[in-house]
Amino acid sequence: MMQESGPETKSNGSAVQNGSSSGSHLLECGSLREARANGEAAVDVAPADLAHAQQQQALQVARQLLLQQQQQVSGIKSPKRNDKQPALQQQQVAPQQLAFQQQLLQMQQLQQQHLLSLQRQGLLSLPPGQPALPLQPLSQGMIPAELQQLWKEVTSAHPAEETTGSSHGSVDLTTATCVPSAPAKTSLLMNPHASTNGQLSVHTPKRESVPHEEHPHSHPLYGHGVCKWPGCEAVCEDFPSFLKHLNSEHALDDRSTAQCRVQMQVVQQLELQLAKDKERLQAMMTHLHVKSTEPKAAPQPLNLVSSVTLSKSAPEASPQSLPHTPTTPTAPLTPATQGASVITTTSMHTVGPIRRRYSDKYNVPISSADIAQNQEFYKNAEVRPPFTYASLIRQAILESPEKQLTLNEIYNWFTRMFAYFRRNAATWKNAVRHNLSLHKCFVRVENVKGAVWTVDEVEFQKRRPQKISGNPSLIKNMQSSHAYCTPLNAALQASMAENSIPLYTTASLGNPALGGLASAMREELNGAVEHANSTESDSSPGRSPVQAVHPVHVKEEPLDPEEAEGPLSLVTTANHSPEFDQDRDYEDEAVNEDME
DNA sequence: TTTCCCATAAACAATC
DNA sequence: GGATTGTTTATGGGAA
Repeated sequence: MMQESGPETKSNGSAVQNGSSSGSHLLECGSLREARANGEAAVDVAPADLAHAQQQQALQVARQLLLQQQQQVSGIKSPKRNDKQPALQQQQVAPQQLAFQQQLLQMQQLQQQHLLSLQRQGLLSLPPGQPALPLQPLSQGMIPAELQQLWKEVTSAHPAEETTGSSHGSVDLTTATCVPSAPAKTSLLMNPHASTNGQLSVHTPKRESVPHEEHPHSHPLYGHGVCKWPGCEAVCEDFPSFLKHLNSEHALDDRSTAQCRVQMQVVQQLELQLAKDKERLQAMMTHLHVKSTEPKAAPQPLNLVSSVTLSKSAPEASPQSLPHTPTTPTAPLTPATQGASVITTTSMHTVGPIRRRYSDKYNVPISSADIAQNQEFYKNAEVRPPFTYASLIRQAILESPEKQLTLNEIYNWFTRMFAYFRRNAATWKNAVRHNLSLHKCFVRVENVKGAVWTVDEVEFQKRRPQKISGNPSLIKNMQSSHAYCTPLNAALQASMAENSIPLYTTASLGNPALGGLASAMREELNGAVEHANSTESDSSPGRSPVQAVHPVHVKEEPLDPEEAEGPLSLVTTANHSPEFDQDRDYEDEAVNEDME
């Protein structure tokens, strides 16, 4: 995790710098937010601001829709209306009614746009392959073909107004929106319901009744005992009641027609936004993929996945197949934005031993957030977690009630928490043992039942600051990692929450163990940053907070070759501290048997 | 190019 | 004797 976060953070850092000369992350976020609000396709968007940017963008779209609507009523639409004016007059559609309809439309639009903004935010973090949960009900309730059919029916019900034919009505529907007609048509074509309904729909009564009879519980306008008609939400005890309500309250009248029109706009807007987001996602994936395939491939989640997929038969066969550096910043996003592809690819292919480089210096902060937020993801997806073995082992031990685990229990934790470690047991188990022995932060304690492993937090906390102090560049990395980690997590949580997607962080609220893990990792992160800051401000390595707290660094092993190197051996040793060494072993044999 | 760090592999010994 | 556990060393590779 920590290691992967390094590249990610790094990547983000460069992106920020590209986007803003100020170098301030906050400023960057602000500029990005503005960019998004202006409808610009900001590639280097700080994840933390995605939600807000989306909201603002949605609001702006809503304003545009309102404006458009007004123009339609007064201007754009007027020509058509003027053409039909006599007919309208014949129908005795009073101006007051038109005004009322306008107001109704505006209200509906506001309402729908508000929903749209919420929906769109949710779409951002949803994998392309997975249906947008929040959007699903909405899309189900907005079947363009049905609406068009309804419109036809409405228009046909008013022959006087429909002198231009039903097609005119259709055109009016599509052109009435602020978006080009093309998207509307596209949306109709893309919508599976549209084609289906288009084939079925001939008469309104049938269209309404047939679905009910065939799928009494799947009517797009009825769900959870509530009428899903936009803006209605009337409670209907049962389906017959709903039908009654539908026929009585949502009959073919001007109001329903206007609502249908609004709904059409909403659908079009959603599809338009979806198309944009898809394009953006594609660009992101392309960008990441290209990056990963480069000689110095920066570890990316996608790359990691692809490598996992390809690496089994020929590990390290090619740079593409071997993303040595899993990305961290994107890692948290992976489950949300790319989870589908990742999970799919990983689940469809066997995972083989992969050599990856995990920069602990980078990954410490990220790993904390990652391990917490992507818990479910790593449980199910055979994606190698971007955490070092040391971090994982420590986490496993800290999660245990007694803060101590046997080796076998650590094994079980690995396999339980990470699908990736359900394979190649020999390899990663060897790495676990190697790390336990190598890192001083892992203390073996003889127990009645045998030997258990505990975590020496002092040692664990010790190494990072020293490590950072030893390398000033790491300080920046740590800080940048932390800076990006926070907004990223916030954005993820926001988007995930809106999509009702259980995040590990949210789940941790009710899960002490998970919460403890997250908090422990964050604590680690905070500590690292603190040390980094203090070290940065204080050039004296010997005065680092850690050392101040633990003046006697000369650990339990004065004869340790690493520590016997001289006055600077402390720093050097810490930098090389085995505590961070993490090995991963992979065995071709099935690991599932080893699980619990 | 050097150095640091990590992952991986493997040998070996002790213990179960 | 085999499996597990624990320690240690060597090697390769990425990144700064």
